[in-house]
Amino acid sequence: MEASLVRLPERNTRNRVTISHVADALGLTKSTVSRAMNGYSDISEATQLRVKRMAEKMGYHPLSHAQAIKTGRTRSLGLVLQFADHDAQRPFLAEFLAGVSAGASTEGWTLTVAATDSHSGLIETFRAILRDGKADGFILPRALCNDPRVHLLRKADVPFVLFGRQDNAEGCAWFDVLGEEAMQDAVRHLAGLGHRRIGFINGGQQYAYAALRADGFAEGMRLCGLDIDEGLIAQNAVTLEDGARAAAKILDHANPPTAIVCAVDFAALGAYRAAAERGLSVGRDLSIIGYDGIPEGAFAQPPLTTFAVDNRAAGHALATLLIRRVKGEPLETLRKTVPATFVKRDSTGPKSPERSTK
Amino acid sequence: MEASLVRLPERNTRNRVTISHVADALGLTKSTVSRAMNGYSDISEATQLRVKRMAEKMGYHPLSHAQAIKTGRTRSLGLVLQFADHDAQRPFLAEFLAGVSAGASTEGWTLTVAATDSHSGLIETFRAILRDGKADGFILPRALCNDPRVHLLRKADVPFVLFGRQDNAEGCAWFDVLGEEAMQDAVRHLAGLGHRRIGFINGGQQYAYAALRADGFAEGMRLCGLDIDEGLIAQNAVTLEDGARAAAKILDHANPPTAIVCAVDFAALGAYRAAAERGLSVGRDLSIIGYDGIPEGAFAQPPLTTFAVDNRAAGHALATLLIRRVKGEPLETLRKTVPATFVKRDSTGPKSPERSTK
DNA sequence: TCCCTTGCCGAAACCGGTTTCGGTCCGCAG
DNA sequence: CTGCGGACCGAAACCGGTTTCGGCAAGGGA
Repeated sequence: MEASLVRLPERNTRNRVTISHVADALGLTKSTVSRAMNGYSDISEATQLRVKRMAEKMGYHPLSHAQAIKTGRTRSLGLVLQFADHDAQRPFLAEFLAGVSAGASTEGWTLTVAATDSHSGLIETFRAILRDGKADGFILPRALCNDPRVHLLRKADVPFVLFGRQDNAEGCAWFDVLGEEAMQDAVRHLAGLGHRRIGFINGGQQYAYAALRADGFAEGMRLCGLDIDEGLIAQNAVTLEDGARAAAKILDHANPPTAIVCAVDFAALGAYRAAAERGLSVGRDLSIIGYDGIPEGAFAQPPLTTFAVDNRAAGHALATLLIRRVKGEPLETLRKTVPATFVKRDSTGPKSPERSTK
Repeated sequence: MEASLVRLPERNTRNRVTISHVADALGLTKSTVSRAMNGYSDISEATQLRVKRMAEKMGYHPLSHAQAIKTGRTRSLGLVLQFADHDAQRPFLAEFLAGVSAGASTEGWTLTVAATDSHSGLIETFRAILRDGKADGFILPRALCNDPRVHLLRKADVPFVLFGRQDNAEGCAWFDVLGEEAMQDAVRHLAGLGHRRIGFINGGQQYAYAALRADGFAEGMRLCGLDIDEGLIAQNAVTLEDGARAAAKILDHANPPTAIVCAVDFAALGAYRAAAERGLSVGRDLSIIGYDGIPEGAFAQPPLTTFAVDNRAAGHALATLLIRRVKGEPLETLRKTVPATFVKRDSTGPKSPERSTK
């Protein structure tokens, strides 16, 4: 009769209001109350109202895991974090989490998060959560080009939403910020300041956003009638160090640019360093423009002109989208994009005439 | 018969291995299998082994929410984050979360997190999670002096563990880093370098750690036979700006110190700024020592001498402790402390003779 | 030999919901 | 007046576990 450990006290009988209590109070049966609460049409409007009022009054909240045993759903969103990535994820995380959790809780849902280091553990983590029914769907941050998580969930027929887009949109709902539009506007902004030789430092190519932002940059150049010099383009810069290296390469070009567009703020800050090492004053000799809106950008010298992304809003939107997805709304209505917001600070300025004579 | 939305497909019948399957395969009943899995002593050793083997072989994993309906427990840890706080929480968060989630998942538990902005929403969030039975216990990061969360959970008789200690230890399990020991060692380190006038910038007084670290500093001064000048002590510095202000006050003292101990790294970096504004070279004219081990410290000029806290390990430990707490282990065995690790870098150096003549 | 433990397991109730299947009442056409 | 189809709700099964209670057989003491 004894378990190996101490016998645990019952916790569920803690004077909880159950569906039976509500039913008794109204002289109805559990089944009627259940269907009324769930809005079934075979319960009259009048009864539905009566039931919902009484439930409210008595403080009845259906136990999600009691429902889950039959429905298989527990009203919780899954979020699997990967920490093997570069540090860029850190400032991002807090805001994002706040948004997701806020979005979930306003709908009465909760968030279960898991983290993995290893790349292999990733899929295993998803499987474990699904096996235990701990999440009804997943939010996938940082969409990759050919995302293994998408393959897994698509095959398992589990709802998910991406932060970022996906070429093969089958089964994909998403929320994304229009990085391509931002890159295009960045070029326009610089061209408007008189810059004609403009470099581009892209982010990690494994990410879905990289190709988009590259396209945006190219489109901007085309619209402004500017030529793209492949020597002024770098890839895969996601950290400050990456950015410094990439900018160094670009600035050491025989015919260097007077401005650089960066797909990632950290890379932009790295470009600051490369500029300093070459005696270039950012904002005067060299204009730099970033993307992300990390707090460090505002404190940099000079403050970084950038396109800010509201990660909290993104998290909120993703939570809402996923909930609607789990509820069965059609995919087409669950794809949203918003523009980044341009933040003009002091790292971009008119092309300096001295350097142009070079 | 129709729900308001689209009828959702059943998900639970997805060829899941249930306890009945295992029972049938062994010619036993559900109840026997259940008790065998849970290690009840009224099931023979032999049968327990048979059952567990078969469960393993068939891939049987009990559904936590099916268990929960009777036991009230779902094998999940709760974590409620507050974002109204200062930004200092950010670098902390990712590592901590990784640790908690790793600790939970190695035990087969999961983590449900929620976030609140408002101070009032905090308690409400706890209540909602408890009401829905979404967590069996809570991890409380950043213990406050008279923590309202502790009051709530103590009264509700819900298990919890603190990151930080608590004066009234009733019902409290915790994990903490010995900040007082670090402060004491900081003074010793500086005294060993010849410093005799040492300032102290403390962190937020609402936090439980503040008093401890202040004590540690005082004890260190006493042990080294140094006098404490109240004019060289400041409180409530948790951000860089706070630290700059506090350090300014201390450095503008008629008889300024040659070294400052900071209870928080951010404050230490603020002290850098104040020092620079007064033409003092950190590490030569003024020694500064911090606590936390934030990444920014390593990149500061000069790199910051500090006491590093392993937040990932802390998260891991807290998860493990909470699980044991929920399982019913006695409180006394669930209080752990570890020392911070001293990281000697370049912001501390021997007392410069020039300044001492002043 | 008989009775009483003790060890071990089965039968059935139970947890808090959802869902299937009827059954009653009513209005209305035949 | 009868038959019939909705509208609306109750009865009972069910979901996947846990727990209570009791039964049976083996073993030990009197």
